[in-house]
Amino acid sequence: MPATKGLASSVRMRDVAEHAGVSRMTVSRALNKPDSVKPELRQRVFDAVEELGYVHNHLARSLSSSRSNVIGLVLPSLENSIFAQTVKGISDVLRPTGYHLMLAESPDDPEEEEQVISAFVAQRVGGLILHGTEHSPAAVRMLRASHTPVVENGDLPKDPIDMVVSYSNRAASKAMTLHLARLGYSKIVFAGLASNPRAEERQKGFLEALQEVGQNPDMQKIVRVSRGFVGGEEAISHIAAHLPDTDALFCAGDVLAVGALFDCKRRGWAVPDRLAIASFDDVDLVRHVSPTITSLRLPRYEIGRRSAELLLQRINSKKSSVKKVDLGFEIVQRAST
Amino acid sequence: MPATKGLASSVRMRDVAEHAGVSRMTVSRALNKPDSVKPELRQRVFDAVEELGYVHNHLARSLSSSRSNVIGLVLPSLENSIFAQTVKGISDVLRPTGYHLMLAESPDDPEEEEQVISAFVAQRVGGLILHGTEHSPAAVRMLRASHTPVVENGDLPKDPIDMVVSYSNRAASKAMTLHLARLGYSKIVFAGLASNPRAEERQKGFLEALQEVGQNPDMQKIVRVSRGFVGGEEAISHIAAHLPDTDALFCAGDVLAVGALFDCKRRGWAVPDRLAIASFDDVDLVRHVSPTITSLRLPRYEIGRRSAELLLQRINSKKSSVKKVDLGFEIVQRAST
DNA sequence: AGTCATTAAGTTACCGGTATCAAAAATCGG
DNA sequence: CCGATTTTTGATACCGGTAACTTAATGACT
Repeated sequence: MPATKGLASSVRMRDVAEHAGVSRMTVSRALNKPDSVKPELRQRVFDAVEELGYVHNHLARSLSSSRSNVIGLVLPSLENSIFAQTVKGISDVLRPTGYHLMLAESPDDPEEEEQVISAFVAQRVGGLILHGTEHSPAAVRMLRASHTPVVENGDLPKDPIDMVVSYSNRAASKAMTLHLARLGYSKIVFAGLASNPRAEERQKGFLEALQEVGQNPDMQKIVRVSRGFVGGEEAISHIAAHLPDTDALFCAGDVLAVGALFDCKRRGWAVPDRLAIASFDDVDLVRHVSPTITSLRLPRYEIGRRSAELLLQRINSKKSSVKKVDLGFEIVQRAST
Repeated sequence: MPATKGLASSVRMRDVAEHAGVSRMTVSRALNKPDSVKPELRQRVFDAVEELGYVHNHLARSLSSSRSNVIGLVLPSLENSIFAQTVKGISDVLRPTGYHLMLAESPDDPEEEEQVISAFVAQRVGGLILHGTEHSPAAVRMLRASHTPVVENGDLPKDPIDMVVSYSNRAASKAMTLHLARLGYSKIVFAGLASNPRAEERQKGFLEALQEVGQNPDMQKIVRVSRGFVGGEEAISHIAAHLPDTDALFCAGDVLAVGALFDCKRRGWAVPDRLAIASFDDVDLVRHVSPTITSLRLPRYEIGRRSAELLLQRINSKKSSVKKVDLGFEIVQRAST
């Protein structure tokens, strides 16, 4: 049972009001719409606030006004710093508006995500940004029923809850695979994490590309690996053991690709001559290893910006303007392919 | 002006009460202390909740009960995934208790931090975990006045706001420097970020260690570098240009160390023969590069756990039990030294 | 069966703000 | 200088819950 007894109590608005010799309402106005209060009183209120160390109670404010100044963000994990840019994009938009961003972590599991979403809805946040695009029916029902503006981020889902700002995992994956094919690689293997809806889309894109270049979309060419650098090592081990004639490895994640590269070095495999390596997500690291790794640059920062902008727009005017924004991606060709 | 008109409205507790044919109070009890309501009514309430899609309003709950079920966490940045473990530690403790973690990002700047803290206090969070240990006087005053339980994390400050769970940056830095000296390195250079209170402590520890081994604590041996891999390159460039007889580089950050290692490779400098490299913060990456990098393992996960535990303990009983926990550190000797 | 203790449900007031409307003060035109 | 209009301030109710207390129901025991 959560409980904070005698919460941050102390100074209330009525204390400020008494201290300044005005009514509570005047204090409220001085704080929220300063222009509607005469300069003299306004100053008296500010002085009293300062003197008493009053901090506005957003709880009460939100409750009575049915407004919130909090935007919630649900991310699958903080281990991966790829979300840092998205967070920055959101923050940059929110900061000048007086809204605050609150972040919660939730693994890629609809049940767990539902808990987190429920907590945010319980806080009556003004809007929600979800990285995941797969949600429990209860969560969707809850969000719809509460009319909470929502932006989904991780992919372009077929059936969005509300708004979407993203790139297409499938299209990006397909494009990279075609890029590899165009470079002349013909025995491409795809390595990805299991149990991640985004990873599955990437898989599909890979298979589609194979088909498009006239190859058999063979599931044998897909390796499921663990998270982290070891995942890359697993991919290389698998290739060495079962698919020795592979000439290119496409990793559905930057850390995987770097792990694979390190393992190639240990084995003395030349990259890209023995094996080319391409990665998903153009993080700093892939530009600093040697050889530098060909990668997909995703508009992480821009996704954050647009998500926040759409949310605010939607909050401030019921107009359900844009609903779906595809920000695309970009292939960055480097030394590893 | 932040504003969410017609917030997540819809179903209120009174609607549930009517639907179930009981009083609001019974609904409240059924939800919060199920045992105090007879099974039959309880079931009726649950059914009504389900049917109507009711989501508890934490705003109202917190307001009227003066309790919050939210713990706030302020981190300087999400770019660095070192905080992921701390977040996990906190979450693991909080999850079974019904508390929720809300995270906010704030650069290492007391003024900006104050804004964030103020927002959390305005939400009347039940407790706060701060990574920074340097705060604006106004922020400290606010936190003290509001009686918000606070845990500081990033270092062991001389004058804590409330509670502290951390390791000592200075002691860790000193220990690593002494370790390098013991290994026989005598021309050690320290590379760190500027404008970061933790980095400064690490610097002090470095200088103290030099003095202890009878060397002149020379500021020349300290290089200030940029964030990211490039910082490591800057350090190496500086050494090459100005301190060519350096035999060991101690980087106050793992990314710096890896950046330095990469640059050594480009230059054909053997590590550790030409230059030894040691890092602060034992992240995954330093175990996967070659050679593996000697590092300081910090109890990031444990810091999260203990912080959350202390906070809960403090929240549940005014007893101001433990105030300061030093969780120490560990030197992991690897191939780079 | 009657009295008292215990448990379950309901009533009322209030948490700390804001919306709304009414009252008071200031502004203004003739 | 007065009445009408506009601006500023105040009074009151209410946002959606819970605490504290009261009343009704259940049970225990002499």
